[in-house]
Amino acid sequence: MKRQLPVAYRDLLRDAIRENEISSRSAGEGSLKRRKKHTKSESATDDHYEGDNSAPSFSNDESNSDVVETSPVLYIDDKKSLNVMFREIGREDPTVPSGPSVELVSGETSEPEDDFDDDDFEDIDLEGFGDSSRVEEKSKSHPYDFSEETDSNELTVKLNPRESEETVQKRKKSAKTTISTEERNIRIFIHTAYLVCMTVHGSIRNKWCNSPNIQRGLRKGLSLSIMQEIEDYRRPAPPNPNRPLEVQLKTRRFLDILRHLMEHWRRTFKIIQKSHLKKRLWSEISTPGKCDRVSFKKFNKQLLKTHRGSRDVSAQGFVALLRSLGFQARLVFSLQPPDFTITSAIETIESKRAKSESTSDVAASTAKPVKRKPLTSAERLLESLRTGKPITALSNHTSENRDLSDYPVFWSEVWNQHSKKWVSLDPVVLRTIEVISGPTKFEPPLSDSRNNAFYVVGYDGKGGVRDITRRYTVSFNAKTRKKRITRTPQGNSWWKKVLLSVCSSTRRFKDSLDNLEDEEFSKRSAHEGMPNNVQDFRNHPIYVLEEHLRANEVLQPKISCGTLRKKGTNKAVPVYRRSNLKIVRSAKAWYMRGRMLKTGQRPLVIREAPPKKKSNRNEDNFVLSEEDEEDTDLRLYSEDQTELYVPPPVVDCQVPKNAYGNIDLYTSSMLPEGGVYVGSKHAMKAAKIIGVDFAAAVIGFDFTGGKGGVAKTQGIVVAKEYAEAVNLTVEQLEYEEELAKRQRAEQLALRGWKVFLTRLRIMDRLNEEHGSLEDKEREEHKHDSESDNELGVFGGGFVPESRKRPAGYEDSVEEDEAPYRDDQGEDIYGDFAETNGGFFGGDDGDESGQEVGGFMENEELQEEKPDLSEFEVDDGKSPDRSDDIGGGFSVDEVAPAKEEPPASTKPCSFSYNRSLSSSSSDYDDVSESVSVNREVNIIDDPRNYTFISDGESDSRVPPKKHYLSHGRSKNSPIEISDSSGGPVSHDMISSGSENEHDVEEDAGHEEPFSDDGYEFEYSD
DNA sequence: TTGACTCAACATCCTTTGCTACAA
DNA sequence: ATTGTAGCTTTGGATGTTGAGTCA
Repeated sequence: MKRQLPVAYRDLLRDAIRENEISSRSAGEGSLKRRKKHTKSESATDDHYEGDNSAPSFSNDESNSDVVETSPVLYIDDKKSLNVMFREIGREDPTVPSGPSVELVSGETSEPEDDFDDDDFEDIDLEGFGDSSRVEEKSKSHPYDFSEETDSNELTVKLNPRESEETVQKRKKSAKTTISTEERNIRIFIHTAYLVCMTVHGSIRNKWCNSPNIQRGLRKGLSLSIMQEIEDYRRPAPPNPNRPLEVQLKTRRFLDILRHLMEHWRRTFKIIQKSHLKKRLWSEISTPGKCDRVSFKKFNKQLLKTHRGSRDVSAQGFVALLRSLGFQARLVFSLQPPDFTITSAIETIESKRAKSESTSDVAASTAKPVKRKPLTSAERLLESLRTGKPITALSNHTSENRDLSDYPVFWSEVWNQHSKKWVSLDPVVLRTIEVISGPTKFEPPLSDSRNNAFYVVGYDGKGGVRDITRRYTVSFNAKTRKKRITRTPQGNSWWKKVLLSVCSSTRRFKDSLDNLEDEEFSKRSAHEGMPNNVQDFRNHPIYVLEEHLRANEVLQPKISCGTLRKKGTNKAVPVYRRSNLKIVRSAKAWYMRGRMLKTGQRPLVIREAPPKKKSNRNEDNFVLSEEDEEDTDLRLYSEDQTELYVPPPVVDCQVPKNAYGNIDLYTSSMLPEGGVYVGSKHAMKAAKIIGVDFAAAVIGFDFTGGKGGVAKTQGIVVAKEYAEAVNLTVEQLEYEEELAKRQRAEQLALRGWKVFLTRLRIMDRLNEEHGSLEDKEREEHKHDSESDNELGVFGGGFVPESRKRPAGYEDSVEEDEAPYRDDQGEDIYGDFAETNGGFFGGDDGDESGQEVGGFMENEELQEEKPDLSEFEVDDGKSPDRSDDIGGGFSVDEVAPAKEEPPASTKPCSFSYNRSLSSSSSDYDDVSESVSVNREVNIIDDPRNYTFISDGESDSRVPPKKHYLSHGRSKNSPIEISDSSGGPVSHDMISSGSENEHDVEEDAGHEEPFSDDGYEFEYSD
């Protein structure tokens, strides 16, 4: 059964996929095609995104197409790489159904609940609980939900019914607290999908901000005084010997302009209380968000005509305004993906905590703009005096958008060329200008459940995209880093690639501003200092505590760089630099990494070795135990105590081998001098054929066997001198294999045709002998166009007309005296006329027995027809592939026919056995067979092939040897039998009996074939 | 109120060189 | 009698991570 995508994620995924479809429509078909391919090629992990019944219909609704029409050119140059990125995120990453390469949803993608109560906290509360209840409802109605006994929405599947009640209780308890690995992976996937979507979303909005039309319109709205101020500022100052003062002066004027612009913006652009982007809890992912989709047209209208919009649009418009005045302005976007580090299963706890935290923690935090309790008028007055903000604005602010009054998601940065610093501006939410050096107003507290500065991305006017989170976080190393996907190396490189692929082609490389910014960031990192609690030292990139050392880590030199005073205990703990941390391994472990101990090294750590689990391989190991005891210590060394392993070179074309006759090749550096690695699977065979010395390369160990490790070999090492010869031989072997593969495919195709033709002929014959039947049948088929089509499919291109006789067919039929008699001369098909006719009328073990009669009635049978395309992609791993499909001819030589064939041809009869016992367990083992004595001419082909010619068509069949080699497998019913008393295969026997059985019990019988027959043939 | 600590439950890492039966 | 290979089975103990609960 396919795993289902939990209800909670379907909506987001659907959105992502829909976006992708939109993108593919607007940006060409490439990604659609890729998606298909991807889906097909992905492993089982992909399944839960493709749940059959859960698969929503991703039809493009009208509103979307509207967006598409007005959407601007995309920034993404390399959408393919995004697809790849998703896979590269790491093995824990569930593969992605499609690269969400484009995001066109506006930022306003949150819930429809706009009119909340006055109390902020209740709002969140209601939202959380309301949503979770909705999730419950959904999950209960879900067809694959097993959690009926439990009242929460987790999925519980009892695997072992014999489990004791206690364990079940324990399981339940634990299942309630943490999510499964699968769900964790899904969360990571959604997190990354969100990042991609939102990064692209930001780049689209950034591009919109560059629109000359919008910029012109916004500039027009500026007052004359501001324009004059800017002009003054721009006017080149007279040369001043006191330069530092000039910088300060310019900076002051620059900031003044910014302040005035902000005031202007606040006056002119009204924030309508539409929802804006915010972080969503996992329980809310399923909430069908009522999206206020903003097209470019709408964006244009909001900024230039109505001057009303969400605060996100407002911030974007402000960036456009700054750019219109020639400032280097960045659109800053703080992405709000759901937190993938949350692994708690019960979201209500989280939301509860979030609620409580937002009351207390936020208020206690250093950052100022917080959700507050309603202030009294006196307090408000005091507040306004303190902050210098007018009372009206404040009261407006708090009363109107209490829900929104936390932290911005979009804001702007302007480059101050005098002080060489970025100035952060938010005229919308925070209404602040800040040159950030320490803690910042822009960073929400970590406990904020709706907004976190985990991914802050800056989009500049030239299309450059940079991660500037470092500027807006105080404890990046200690806290923020751990919340980002970049906490792992794979995640880090993935995120870099995402950003790079969103960059415009001109901004792929760093410019001088970027370098200055990097310097600023590294300084800020250095100023962050040590964490003040134990938890933050965990996985800290700079500092480490001794108690957090892993088993194979050691501090050397052990010099502390400070102390941590643990809270509560008042104990000072030494803190070390992570750069002093060394990884230690045993000599063997180093060897596995291609390194050898330097001489005279003493172990950094001596540890008691773990008890050998398989020391009792033999009873007589008892003797060795003393030795073992001596050797219980595990000596561990650091990397700088080792050197690169130099294997013994190849001498006289003899490859050095280890005790097992192999050569260890765990790394490429372990290849001996004078040796060449040939990795082909045919390499060993090739070396044997040409008789040169070689050693199989051991590249690792396989532990799946359950008996410790088993060496995994792949390829060989040969002397340099023989490499070319071996490679040539390998090429030849590969060619031969390819050839054989093709031949097999061809052979199967021909078999299919043979059967088809035979059936046609038999049908025609029967129709001729029992004309009434034909009419009846045709009438049936008239109403059954489907089976006609299938006939065509099976025939490899025959249109239904093929039921008519092919040209020249009649003649050949008339030549045959008694073609449908078996060796005993019994007319085995005689009864078919009365039982509606046809060989394959039985329902192939499906036991429905309804479709008795007719040649092509059986649908299952036709599904199992040899499919030529399948052989195109045959990986060659299964040389007995044909046996999986089943079927083959038994070519019986018979007495010469009336007419003497040409010298090189031999007339024979052939018998066809077909087995449907495919490896697929979906079908019961099914066998069918036809024994047809039919005169054909076997022409010996000079290329060692045999042509079977029967008048109308020639079929090329490989020589008997070939058949026999394929008949090896148990499952293969193919065997050669001479009619002159040669061995008769089981299949022949069984096929005969089956046919008799058919004849006797065919009409409407539920079991057209005897079970005994199957067992006889296929029982293992 | 926060953070240190413990416990429980998983998840993940590290392990590091067949055996037997059967067909050709 | 010899040789080649398909099929077997899917470790398991130590270490690491996380959340819940308790306490100072």
